[in-house]
Amino acid sequence: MENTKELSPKKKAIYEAIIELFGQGADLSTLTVAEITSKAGIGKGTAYEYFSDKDEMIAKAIFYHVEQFCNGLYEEMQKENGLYEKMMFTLHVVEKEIAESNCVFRLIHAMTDNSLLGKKMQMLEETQTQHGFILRDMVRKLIIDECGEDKMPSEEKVEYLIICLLSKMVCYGMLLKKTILMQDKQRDELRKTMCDGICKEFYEVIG
Amino acid sequence: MENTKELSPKKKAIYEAIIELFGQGADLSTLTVAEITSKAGIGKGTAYEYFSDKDEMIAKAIFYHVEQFCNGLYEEMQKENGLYEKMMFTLHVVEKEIAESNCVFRLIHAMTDNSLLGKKMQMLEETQTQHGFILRDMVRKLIIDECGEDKMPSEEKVEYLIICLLSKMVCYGMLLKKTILMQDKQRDELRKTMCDGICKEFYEVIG
Amino acid sequence: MENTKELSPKKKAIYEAIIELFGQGADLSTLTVAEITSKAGIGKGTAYEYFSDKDEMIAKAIFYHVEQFCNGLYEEMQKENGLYEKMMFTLHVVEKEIAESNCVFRLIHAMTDNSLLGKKMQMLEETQTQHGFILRDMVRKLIIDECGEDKMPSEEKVEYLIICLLSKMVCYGMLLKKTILMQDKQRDELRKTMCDGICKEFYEVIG
Amino acid sequence: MENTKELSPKKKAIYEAIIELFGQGADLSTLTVAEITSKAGIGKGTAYEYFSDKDEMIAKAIFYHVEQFCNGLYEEMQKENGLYEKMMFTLHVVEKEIAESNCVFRLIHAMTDNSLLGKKMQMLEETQTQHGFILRDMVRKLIIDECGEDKMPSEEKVEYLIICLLSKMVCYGMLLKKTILMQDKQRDELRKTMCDGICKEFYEVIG
DNA sequence: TATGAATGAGGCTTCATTCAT
DNA sequence: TATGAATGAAGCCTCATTCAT
Repeated sequence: MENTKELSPKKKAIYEAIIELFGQGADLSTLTVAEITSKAGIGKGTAYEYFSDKDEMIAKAIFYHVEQFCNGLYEEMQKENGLYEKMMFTLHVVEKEIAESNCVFRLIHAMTDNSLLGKKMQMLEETQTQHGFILRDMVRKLIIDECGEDKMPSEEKVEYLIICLLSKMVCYGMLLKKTILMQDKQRDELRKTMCDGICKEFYEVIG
Repeated sequence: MENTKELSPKKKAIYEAIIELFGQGADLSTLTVAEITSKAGIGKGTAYEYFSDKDEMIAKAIFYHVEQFCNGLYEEMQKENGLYEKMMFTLHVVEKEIAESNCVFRLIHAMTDNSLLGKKMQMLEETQTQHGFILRDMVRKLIIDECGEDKMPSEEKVEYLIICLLSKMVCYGMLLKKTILMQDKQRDELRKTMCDGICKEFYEVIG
Repeated sequence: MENTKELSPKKKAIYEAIIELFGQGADLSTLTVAEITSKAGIGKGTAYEYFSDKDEMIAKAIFYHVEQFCNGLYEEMQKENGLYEKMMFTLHVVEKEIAESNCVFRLIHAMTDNSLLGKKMQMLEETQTQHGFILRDMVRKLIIDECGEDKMPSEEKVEYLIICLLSKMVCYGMLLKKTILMQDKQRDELRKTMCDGICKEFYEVIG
Repeated sequence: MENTKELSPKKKAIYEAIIELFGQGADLSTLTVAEITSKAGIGKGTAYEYFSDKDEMIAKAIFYHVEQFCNGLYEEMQKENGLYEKMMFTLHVVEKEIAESNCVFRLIHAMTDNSLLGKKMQMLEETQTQHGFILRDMVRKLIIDECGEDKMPSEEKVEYLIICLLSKMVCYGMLLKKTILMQDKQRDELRKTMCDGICKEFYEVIG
């Protein structure tokens, strides 16, 4: 993906417009170019100077946003010590997101989806070979950090762990949605349970 | 949802056409009425004798299919003894599905989605209150069967378990996708690992 | 037009359904066969046993209704003595109609229209040569009655009078619409003014 | 209504296309967008850049045309002296219109109609409060001109006169339709009779 | 480079009419 | 004779994309 620093202002405006609309609850598959460019404050034709079609705009915008989000999350996470604390922090972020706009959670969903977003995902899978699947990448770094570079488990185990951690986070999100009104105390309890579960699974796998 | 036995032939034709198209990789959000009715072998107008609009056709078709699938899976599962065997059987089915058309997996995704399918899901959530969310329902029954009615864990634990089991299945599906070409032996190994993990988690939670 | 006594029950049901729907404010040009037959309590196909198409149903229904209305009005009018009293009575009926559903007024409009109802009017003009324009016919009889058969004015004068009387009635209807809320006393005054005007014009023409 | 001078060329093309089609005998309620835009020489989608839907196109086109027609008629009429001459002139124009395309007469009908044109009329009635019902407005000006501003009759009388004059004109149009083939001499006679009748009524009312 | 007016393919939906029962 | 399920032509409208300015 292009370097953020070199991102042209028009491209950035388009990305941010899409993310904003998405955050406001818009369905990615019914988003229109008119909405996007209008929100971005540019002409409709201009968008086509930077992207070949609508799908590319949306897919790249998603990618850009997830990248931003993951980078930020990873950086913040570094301030925490140990997997447990890091996961606690992550779940806090997930929780806030869901409470606010459910946006990142829906993004994860969109990116996990291998068929609904059609062409958009094809493009993502293409770029994936270049840069890695940004979300998985972050989790992978998390795992490596925890193990230390000298004690790296086999690639298969890493792959398995990535999926397990991701599915646990999704799991937490789903539970939150189900019990959206539950009290702070209960939520604290649940968060701890989740992190315990995640850590237990992690240490069992890496032995 | 309507009784399957009383399903009119035209409705059934429409449901099956949608599922077939979906199975062939069609994107639910870009499916056209023309495609559906053509595949169903009926006139375009006929579809509107049975459904009020396109979204209703698709949502009910999905629901119908998941219902059919879950009923069938649950029934078959009863022939197996114990959670481990049942999960092994389930993972086999998941595996076959993914190898074939990825269809049920995508259905789970579609049904889990809380925003992309828009109105369709609103309708599903409405019926959910009447019949239970078919997929969760099946998992719930599975849990109850395993515990025995006299040893039922608290509702919170059941809720947590449902999510954990579902997330493990999704987890398995994702791993398979990543390693789609891996050999039978490895796949057998992975399946066992997953089932072990599921059972371990299960018994830890219900104590 | 067919003799009312020989009108088949199905035909009558269709006529009455259309008139009822029209009375409820339906737009004749957007009325559907489904609505009509449903209201008439018969099958959709049955309507096509009696009429060649939808337009024929509507045109004949209008014709039938106007015929009924005019016959009834003319009969009732005979109980009154002299043009002035007859016109007073007629305006009372017009007034009631407008207050209730505006239906007959709209029918007059529909029948006067030479282009909006398209084919329907072509059919009416066709029958017109056989039976006379039912509304004009009634006014013509009114004029003849008033003059006495021995003192009949020239055909041209009759023609002119017909139009003048009709235009005065329409005029009264329009005024009522404009002043829909005016008090009974004012309305009585207006009615008298109108009748005076009609009579004055009438006697001036026939000399 | 928008200022004629500022009317965009596309809007004007659409208005003129509709009026032309109407003049050719098309039924307003069955006019299609495809016909309109094709006649206007623009793309179908373009029409929707300027109007929110088909009904708006037609209603505004009618309004535009009546406005143009009334403005022109009133201006020409000013060259004539006195009510009688003005009415003679007007009837001449009406006559020509009916002989040519019957267009304005049908427009009057369409604008008088309070139910058939549905939404279109709602829009017209809305603008009516801003600009006055263009046709009535013209007649009103005619009346004021004739009385002189210092001798204005009561508003009620003006209202009554407007309706009377309009209904007489309609009356004349109807007579022409009935006797479309009558000779020039007869028509001249009738026109005079009508104008006499109109003037007599006028002076009786204003006293 | 930036624009947005113009386009037209294509989608959804309605409904008059037919025809097998 | 009566029916109403089935049909598909046809209409309205949207919106991704282009291109002249």
